[in-house]
Amino acid sequence: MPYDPSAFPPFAVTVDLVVLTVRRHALCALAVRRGEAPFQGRWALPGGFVRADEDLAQAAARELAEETGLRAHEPAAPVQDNGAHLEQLATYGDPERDPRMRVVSVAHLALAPDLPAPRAGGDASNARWAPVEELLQRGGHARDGEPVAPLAFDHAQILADGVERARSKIEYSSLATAFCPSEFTVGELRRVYEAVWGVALDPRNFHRKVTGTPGFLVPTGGTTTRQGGRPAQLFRAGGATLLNPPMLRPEV
Amino acid sequence: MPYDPSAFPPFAVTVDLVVLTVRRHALCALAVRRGEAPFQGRWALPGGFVRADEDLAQAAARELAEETGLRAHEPAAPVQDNGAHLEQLATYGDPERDPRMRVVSVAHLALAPDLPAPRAGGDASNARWAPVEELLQRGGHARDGEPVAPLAFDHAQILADGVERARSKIEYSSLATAFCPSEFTVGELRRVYEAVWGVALDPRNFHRKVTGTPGFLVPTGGTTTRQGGRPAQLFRAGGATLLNPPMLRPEV
DNA sequence: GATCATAGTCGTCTGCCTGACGATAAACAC
DNA sequence: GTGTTTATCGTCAGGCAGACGACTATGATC
Repeated sequence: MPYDPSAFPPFAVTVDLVVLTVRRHALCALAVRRGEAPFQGRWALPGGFVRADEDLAQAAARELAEETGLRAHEPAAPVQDNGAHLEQLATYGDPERDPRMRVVSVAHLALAPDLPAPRAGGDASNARWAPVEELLQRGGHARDGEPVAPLAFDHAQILADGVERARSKIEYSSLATAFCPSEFTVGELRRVYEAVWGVALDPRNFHRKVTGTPGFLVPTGGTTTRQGGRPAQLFRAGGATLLNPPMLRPEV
Repeated sequence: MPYDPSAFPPFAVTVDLVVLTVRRHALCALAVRRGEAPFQGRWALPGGFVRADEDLAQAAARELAEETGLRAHEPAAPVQDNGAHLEQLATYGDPERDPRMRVVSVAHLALAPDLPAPRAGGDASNARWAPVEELLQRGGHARDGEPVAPLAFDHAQILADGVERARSKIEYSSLATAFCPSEFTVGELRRVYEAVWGVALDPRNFHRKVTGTPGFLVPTGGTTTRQGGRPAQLFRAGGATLLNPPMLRPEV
């Protein structure tokens, strides 16, 4: 296989973002409305071209900041401030995935706490948080009756892969805290798991598990009643990133 | 963020392969010797450009066949014949990773049973199976005393990521059978785990675990004494792809 | 052929973890 | 105060893994 550096087919390389958050007990993803063909007017994942002098992670962090204002954390750093967790998801390169040209998209997964409001270059009407189940159903209607077209390009597949990554990764890591504000209660963390997995968990067993795992949660000393009921202890994410043994999803 | 389809920086897109196998109780990776600059004469992972009309998985499968003669399995299909498991690993796109031009490499991970002999376009002297620990040590010397240079480009990082993926994935999936021939014994499967993880496992507990997991192993009825000792039952990989509960690596 | 080394297979026991669920505690709404 | 909500602590039984004993069936060696 002789090698000729000048004889390679040129590709466009983009990053697409699966930005997930938990709003009102539902796992939601950030979607932006496309302003041009192809798929004009349809919803898509945010993303854009990788610049000539930019690393893939840098490009993803830049796009994330442009779309949400969020800063990205360093990959291995614990979740501390209001930044988002950002990691590479997978790369999609079907020759037909973009009708205009050959585009390879390096999808990234971002997990963020509930945010005030999305912004897409300042235009809020062209960006929204939508429940992932609504974005993933093929056609059909949202809860408010508005008809929903499938996501543009292969973004439904990318979103599905990102959701599955998030669902599986909170099993064996402390990543679920990325969905929470810097201080949170055990109940709030449990509701994150319930929203991401779409199941109900036993509050008592969940409490035992997360408080019994060394390094997972660090009590701040404060309490809150923002969820109603008896005051709950506030915690911060601890240094542990891996949960061993993992917290397995209920079978079904 | 105005969009101009003609104004994107061109990238070269390649696939690089982390091909792993188990030889003589050691986890080994396929390495090829570079014939040209940069890194001329150094060992590298096999790989090549993605063609203009080719999917990423197709390109990886083609490179795998060119380098080893192996056919790749469909992602979700159980391991049956002597083909290899192939899956996307991660994508590497640092602007400086190739001094000649901007190259984004979509690395893939392949797991194969022990093979007769490597071939690199027919030239066996430029391809070899090397223990991953030898390829990953920075400089230093192989066991035969020959000095070893680090892998070319960022291939040490890619290899390390691929090894870690394999190590973690055999915990919760039946992927370890991809390292075995179509029929194998429990002891042979155990030696795969031991080589990949670099630990010793209790034969009795391992036997109980793998034979007790429904769908993991299917007895063929035959026996073999190719490992010496008492004849062992032969098994084939069952339909189950996920191990639940997983088989966790020993802590140490 | 007896003995030994090797590898495979079946059991036992103990401790840890989880799921199911009872009970109590501390806030707020009325 | 009563009821409602949420948090937190306990109890108990079953499942599973680690440690390890015992037995089996081969080939190798004397």
